[in-house]
Amino acid sequence: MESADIKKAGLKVTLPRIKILDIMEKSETRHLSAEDVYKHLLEEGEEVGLATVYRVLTQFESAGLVSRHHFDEGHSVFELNQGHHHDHIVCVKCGKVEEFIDETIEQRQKDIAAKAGFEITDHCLYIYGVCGTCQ
Amino acid sequence: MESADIKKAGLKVTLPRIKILDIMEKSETRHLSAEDVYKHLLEEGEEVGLATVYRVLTQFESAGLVSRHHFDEGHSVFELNQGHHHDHIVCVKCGKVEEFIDETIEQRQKDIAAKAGFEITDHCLYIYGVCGTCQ
DNA sequence: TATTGAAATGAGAATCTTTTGCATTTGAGA
DNA sequence: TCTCAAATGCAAAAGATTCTCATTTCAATA
Ligand SMILES: [Mn+2]
Ligand SMILES: [Mn+2]
Ligand SMILES: [Zn+2]
Ligand SMILES: [Zn+2]
Repeated sequence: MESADIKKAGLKVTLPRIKILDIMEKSETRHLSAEDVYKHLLEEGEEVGLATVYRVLTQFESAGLVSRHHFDEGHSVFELNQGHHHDHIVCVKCGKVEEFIDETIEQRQKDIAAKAGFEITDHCLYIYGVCGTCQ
Repeated sequence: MESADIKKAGLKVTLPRIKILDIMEKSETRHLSAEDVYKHLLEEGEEVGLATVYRVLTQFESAGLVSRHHFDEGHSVFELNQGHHHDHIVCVKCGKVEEFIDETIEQRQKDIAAKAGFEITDHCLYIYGVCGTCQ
């Protein structure tokens, strides 16, 4: 149940937050922009302002409920966290996104950061290409 | 000489293009936003419009003269190409950027794309962290 | 060197995404 | 049920980038 996740995140359980989480859970597309979420809300006849969508998504991100990505489009996309980190390969033609994780790459990144004297906080790897369907 | 690069890129050699390339060549910072370039131009008393800076940087990018990056700030940064690809590690405190290349990671990416049936067009890996100075 | 026209530019308006201010509403505890 | 801080909706604002269009400039040609 959604409200449990919201409460667990230390956020007040409000209608807009429940609805937004609900939209993301039942979306066929895992990676949604704020505008996408807003449109889905409108389609379902929900009265939630776009500003609230942005605010809530940002709060969900801080709470670790969602992740934010920048797929070289002009806007952020959000996805529900599943507990495990992963990276993305994006089709530049149709926008399809596939997810992957490669432990070798993860380890090399740690080595590189250590060598550079950095304490890693985060990282992202985006591979862009043309998917099988679009070739 | 700069104008040679511009001509080689198939672009008309104009004063704004020469000046912008010149700014980027002599900048102590390799990674500059359009606004940064524009400010440097103003400092040197050059009369180039911000719209032109954006247009020219985009053209330089298409021509392969510069690369564009998105370091999780709200704007693009540009750098002069040096012929070889590299990735970036960025300090989230002071903004310092270090460059690296890791052939193992490069190869794994190719393998991942092949397995997913994608033809790679590009990729970027950003590691975010706190640099030695900022810790 | 002067002429000429297409390409490039500057200034500001427009667009797009995201954030903010503020009056009003709402959820959670008393 | 009462209370009030937190949350929301709406509109305005902000920040980055693009577009429009009148004017200027490069580069080819006479
Ligand atoms: Mn994902
Ligand atoms: Mn670089
Ligand atoms: Zn595709
Ligand atoms: Zn630093």
